[in-house]
Amino acid sequence: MPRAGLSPSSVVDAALAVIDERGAEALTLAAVAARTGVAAPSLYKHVGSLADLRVGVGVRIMDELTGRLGTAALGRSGDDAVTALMHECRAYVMQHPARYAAMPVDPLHNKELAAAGGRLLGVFLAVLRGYGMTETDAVHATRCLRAVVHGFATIQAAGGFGLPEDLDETYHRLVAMYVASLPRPERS
Amino acid sequence: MPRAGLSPSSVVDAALAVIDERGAEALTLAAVAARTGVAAPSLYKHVGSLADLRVGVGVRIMDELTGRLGTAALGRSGDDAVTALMHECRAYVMQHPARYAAMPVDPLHNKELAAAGGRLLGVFLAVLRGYGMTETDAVHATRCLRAVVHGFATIQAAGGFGLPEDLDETYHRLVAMYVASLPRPERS
DNA sequence: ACCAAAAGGCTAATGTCATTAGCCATCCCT
DNA sequence: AGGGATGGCTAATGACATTAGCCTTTTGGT
Repeated sequence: MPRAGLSPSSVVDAALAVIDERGAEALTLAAVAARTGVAAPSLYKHVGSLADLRVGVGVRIMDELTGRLGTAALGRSGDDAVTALMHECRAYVMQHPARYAAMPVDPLHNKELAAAGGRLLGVFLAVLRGYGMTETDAVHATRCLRAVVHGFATIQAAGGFGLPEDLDETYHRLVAMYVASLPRPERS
Repeated sequence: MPRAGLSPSSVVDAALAVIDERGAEALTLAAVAARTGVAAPSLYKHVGSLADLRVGVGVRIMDELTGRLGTAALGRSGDDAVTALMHECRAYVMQHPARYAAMPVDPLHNKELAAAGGRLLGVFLAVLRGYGMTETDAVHATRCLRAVVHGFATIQAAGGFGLPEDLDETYHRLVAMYVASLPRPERS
């Protein structure tokens, strides 16, 4: 009975692989167990439950996205930064559609997910801060941004749009619409 | 062994009741069977499978929404009509959050769902037609509208926003942002 | 090096669910 | 009355999550 060398983190790795290969709904302890070469109950030594694993996966995905967004926004500000963030979001979704679909929509119901969501939100808030909005306006602007990006991403990740050829154009218009709704950024 | 008087439609009714009471994830043949006072396998006399039932539920929900939107848009045109549609969408989601969550995001993968989706889309297209856009522009505008409404609705239905008190305000801003992105409607 | 305990695997068992097969009662039409 | 369609039922199967209890490997302290 040699050890498989698993850890909570490597189980999440395997879960992500399952999601990437077979879709978000295919995430099952049995599938992860098969992929890690272990019996299903053994996974309970590393994760509390399937729901738990989903949380871990969600955190991992959100943090991955947060990292990419941070990089994308580096050295930019104002409309430029907002545009970069929105396009990076879409790039992520196109690259990992199943991961995006696996992201929980209700991160607030779990402490770890809420924390990861907060980190993600932080990137957006940091960029919007440059517009010199009031706190209230920034909250509304962030929510709108989230709705726009999430709506488009969800529909696209699920293959909910028909003609896929000019989706880029649609997204550009969506980004332009959002950017146009922001106040002109403060000039230094 | 008295008859229960079920029909495909009444099974969908029961499914909607389950969804309303216990959430979209709680839709299970066992739950529907319990609610209709019938053994689970008996449901197969009326629906082909759980996936089938989900399709029926999705169609019902989309058509219900389509009906409400049609009514909301009656006698209106241009920005007024778009605003009314968007607010009616949100009103529906607030009234039946679980139903909205039960709506499939990928209606294209099924003929019946695609048809219902087409009917829903028709209402939006009809309203946008008044703006005298090219066909291409109308497609982009519809997609953007869908992304905006769906994004907000999804997040709200899942309880994904924090402070719920000024969500109305956020949505108003979102609607205003969208309306502002449309060309000025043609005057008669 | 030793040894106890912690850690990580395993098999067996349970419960929930969808789904299929095969049986029987009820209903409707003639 | 009677025969087929219709709609229920029970029993069985198979996927899955989860729990319990066992056994081996690893590891930390001496």
